[in-house]
Amino acid sequence: MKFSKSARLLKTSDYDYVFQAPIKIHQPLATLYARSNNLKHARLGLLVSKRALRHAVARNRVKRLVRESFRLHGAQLKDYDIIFVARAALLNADNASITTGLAQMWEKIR
RNA sequence: AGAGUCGGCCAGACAAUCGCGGUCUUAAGUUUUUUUUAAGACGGAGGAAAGUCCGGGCUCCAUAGGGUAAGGUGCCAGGUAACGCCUGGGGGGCGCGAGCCUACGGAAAGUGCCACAGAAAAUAUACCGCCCCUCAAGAUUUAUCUCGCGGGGUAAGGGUGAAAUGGUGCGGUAAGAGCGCACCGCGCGUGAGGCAACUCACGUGGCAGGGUAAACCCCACCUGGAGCAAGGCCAAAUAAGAUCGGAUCCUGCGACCCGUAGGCGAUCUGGGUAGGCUGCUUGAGGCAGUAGGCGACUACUGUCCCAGAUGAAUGAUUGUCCUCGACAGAACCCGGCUUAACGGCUGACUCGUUUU
RNA sequence: GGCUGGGUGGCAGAGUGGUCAUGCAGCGGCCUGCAAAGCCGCGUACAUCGGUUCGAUUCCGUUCCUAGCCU
Repeated sequence: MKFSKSARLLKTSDYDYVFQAPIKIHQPLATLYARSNNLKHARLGLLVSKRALRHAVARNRVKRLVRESFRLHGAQLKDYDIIFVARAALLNADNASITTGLAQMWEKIR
């Protein structure tokens, strides 16, 4: 599947919409907030703060991995808006464990 | 072969598949523009992109003016758009050496400070001492010694301290002292070399009179303020009230004054909006050659276009190879500095051992 | 992204070129039948690395951490 701009949360109002009544999923690596939208596909928003991961290289790595995983699994996620909030444990996790952790989280949302 | 010094370059490689953002072309959709989708081509993070410590461009404030204040720089010359940077030279320090380090103006313009210890910490002074003289006492070898009061000389020695008023030696003296002499250091003058910092030589003075200027300060030079969240354009939204001043006033002007421009605004409380476009990458640009210069660098010619995102693009998986991959991610743009860091390649040079 | 400020014991918080107050907390003792209060005593600090200075928490640079402002 493609991952163009229509599959991302772009505006502050989009984020506010999700945070008003979210489904929360907690894991050591990250927290997911999800809420059903009225579109026919899922959308992804990223929230990777400097407080969680200090170095820009680490933040970019996490964002790339999440986007890639969402691209591969997004078709199964129906019409949810999902916000990914990073946590500090991601710093020491390798790529494979992050990918498998994300797959489990997508599974929970469905 | 070993030990070391200085500089330059690189920043895992290749392949396949699936993706991300940019530019261009073509096609589809749209009344048109914008925009969306699809295909193809081209290119897509760094040597530090980092810290924001300096300097500049750019934008707005007036075209960026004058003075004071404040801040910065500080051996000399050059380079540069500019610099607190770089290059070359000088002084000082370190190293056998190649080489490295260096906030390195002024303390006889003035003010301040120098704890404790010490006699004294800056107009000098004299604690223990040393020496001379007067007086008195004692001893005896009767002109010497010892001790004490008083007057004077001295800064050699001791002791304190981070620091004590040139150093060493000889002469000299009652004891001493730049008191005299030699050498060294220092100041001044003249001459020579050098653009200069400075160096050298000669003469002369008899010692200037502690340290601290990353204490105030003096001297020379430099600096107007704010920062792309600057600034410009389009669109949307809301509710007003109070105070002050209205030409000896207010604002631009955010250290102050002058000067200048404009003139109905200024401040506070409350309420509302905060979406898009632009600025946005052709530049003090890269590469090559020639010429000038010890060098930093500059000039000319030719050639190339090399990220431009905006919830923010470089990734994932698999395979092969090796030395098994560090530090780390552009956000207006450049020039430096500083800090982080696994290694590899290469050039020039130094030391020292052996062999020829 | 840009611009400002601050780091002093376990906590709060003064200070300034000459070895850093004070309060709370902690520990020990006195007092008490036991505690509380009170009294006496003790220990523990100038973020880091360099430089200037005889001497630095203070002055000057570097780094690290932390807070705030501009949308």
